[in-house]
Amino acid sequence: MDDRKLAILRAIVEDYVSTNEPVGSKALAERHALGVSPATVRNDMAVLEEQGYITQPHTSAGRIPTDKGYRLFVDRLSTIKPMSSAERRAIETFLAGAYDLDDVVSRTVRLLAQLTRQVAVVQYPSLVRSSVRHIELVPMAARRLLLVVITDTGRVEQRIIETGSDLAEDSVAQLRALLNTCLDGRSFAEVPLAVEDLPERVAVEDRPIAAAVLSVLLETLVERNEEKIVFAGAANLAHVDFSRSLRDVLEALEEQVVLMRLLGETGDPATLTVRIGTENQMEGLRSTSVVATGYGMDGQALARLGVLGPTRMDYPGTMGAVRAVARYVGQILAGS
Amino acid sequence: MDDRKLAILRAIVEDYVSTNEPVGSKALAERHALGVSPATVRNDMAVLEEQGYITQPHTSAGRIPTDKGYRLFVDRLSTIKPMSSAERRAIETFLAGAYDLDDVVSRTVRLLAQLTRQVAVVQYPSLVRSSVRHIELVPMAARRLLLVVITDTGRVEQRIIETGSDLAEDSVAQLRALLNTCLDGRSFAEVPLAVEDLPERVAVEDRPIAAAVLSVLLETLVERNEEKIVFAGAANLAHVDFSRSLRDVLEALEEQVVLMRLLGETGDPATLTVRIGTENQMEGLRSTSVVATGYGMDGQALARLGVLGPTRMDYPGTMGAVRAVARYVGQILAGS
DNA sequence: ACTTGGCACTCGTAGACTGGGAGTGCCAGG
DNA sequence: CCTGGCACTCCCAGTCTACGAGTGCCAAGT
Repeated sequence: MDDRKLAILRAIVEDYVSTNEPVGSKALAERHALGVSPATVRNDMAVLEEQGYITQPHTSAGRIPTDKGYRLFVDRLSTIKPMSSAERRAIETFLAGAYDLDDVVSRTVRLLAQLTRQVAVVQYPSLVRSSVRHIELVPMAARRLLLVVITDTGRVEQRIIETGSDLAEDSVAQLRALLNTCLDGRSFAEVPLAVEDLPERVAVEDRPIAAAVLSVLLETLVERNEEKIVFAGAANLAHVDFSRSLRDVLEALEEQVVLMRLLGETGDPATLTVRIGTENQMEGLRSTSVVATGYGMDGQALARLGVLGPTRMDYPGTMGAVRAVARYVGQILAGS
Repeated sequence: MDDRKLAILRAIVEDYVSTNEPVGSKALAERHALGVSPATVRNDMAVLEEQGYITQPHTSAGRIPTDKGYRLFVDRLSTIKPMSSAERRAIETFLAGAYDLDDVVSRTVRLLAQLTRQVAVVQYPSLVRSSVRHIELVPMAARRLLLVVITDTGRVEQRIIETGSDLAEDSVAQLRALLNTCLDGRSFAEVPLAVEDLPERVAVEDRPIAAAVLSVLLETLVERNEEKIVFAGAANLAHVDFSRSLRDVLEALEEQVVLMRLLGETGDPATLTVRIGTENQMEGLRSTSVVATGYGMDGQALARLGVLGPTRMDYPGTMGAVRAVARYVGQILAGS
């Protein structure tokens, strides 16, 4: 693969991304100082098309990159664009104003949407890698308890428990104390083992209640449950010409499961990954790209965040924004 | 206002809503057994247009209702369409499966979006009318506390508190106990009074911490804070022809403040209200209508929910769905 | 062997024009 | 007050055309 051909591919991607119009040989030779004539460019473009990197919407129109072309561009022709120091400051101060985990996440997702002018998706920090900070049991009604689990990341999980029998104040208090001594500081992975013998340590008459609580607790913590995900910036989709598929994209965004796969469907959870067009398995997201990365405290990824946009997107800028936001969120979380 | 004219207006609204095409005199006279000729219908339509109830997109096209026309239709020409018993059962079972407040709200909003095929908006049950079920203080770091407030509606509020000085285990425990004895069962409105003398009841050295906690607590509970709102069904907008304004609508939906006003901008909070087109003050929502109602337990409204759609919407059906969902959510909440 | 200018060709787009048809307003007669 | 008739308006869809951007190919130049 020729150096000049690569330069031409890069130029095509850049021009097409910024103008949204198929780019022709003449305009290309003019705007980028390639040092060759349009005819030469045409020859190279013919080869690039042959190899599947670009295509023309109709005969006698300019070329646009294919998914394969974008892939090559991302892998070999572009570098992540770092944020300006002004932008970094803005990110930092905006995120620093958050006062709880919900707020951190909601600020993050809006920030990312605004920075990239695309749809941002943020996964809540995973429970799996968290540890228990505190467990609370609150009676809500005669036979109903509210279980609240507070994690070291500041996330608060809540569940209603239906106990088969009526509750005594004492039993609840005892159970709460027991749970906290057993579990305080334990990582969620350790929880099942730690509570194994717990039913045996309560009074016989309280065992059914203990069992009910434990079953809900394990379900909450261990089955990695819903892995909450939020998105923002859907309005940025309206600007793009998605023709018929806009509805599909919006529908996909409202499906938690799809969002999960969107962020997760990749190898290494920690590094910045880009999935382009048909590389996405999901029906309906075939004309979109996803730029995602892990984030977390102390270098270990707790969850992922990213943006979704048309394949025709500014990859270097988007990647820079995603990386920067992920870093700062990590810092904020570590500081909380 | 003639009876026949009203019948004609009703027919125009119904036909236009179902076909999305301007309705002409001939088609109208045929489809609805009005017992008069198209010419007569034309005369009446001319009057209706004169009075501002209908309009024609261009000369020599059929008529479409104006906002004023829809208003008359809603007020005097239509009755709320009750849900079928099958639908009611579906609503009930779908909502009954929820296992905590978050889940109730998220199920509700998705259900409502699906039933109406429009954008559904649901406000979390208001804190203002709730009362305190339990307060928890959890040390997160040397100088950082997590305050968790559990309400009788099952909602859990959390806030991080920066204390100026280091924390002793005992102080925290004492403060927690004190808070709970003071506040358990109190409605949020009573909280400020109940904690007034609280700083005087702790040891002198703990007073700064108590003050910090109290200030955050009051801020959380009393300033009615964010009044969380969620929406779903944005995909249903894609189907509608909003021409340029789709972006505006999506943007409005992502603004909590706008959503609040959308639901709240009305007189009686408990009853079903409809706001049509330009009756909405918000820029960008001039071509949408909002059907909203209060919901809550025991007949008192805790919050509001509703749907947003094009002015050209099936008002009777939408109103029926909103009313039904509000009722069932109220029941579920009361049962929790 | 590669580059370049020339040239014929393709094809999408925009504008002009047209006929048909749906719908209207008005009027005169029942 | 209703009705049928009639002329009129104007949107819409289709056709046609001219234009121009862009291409592929070829033959000549370096």
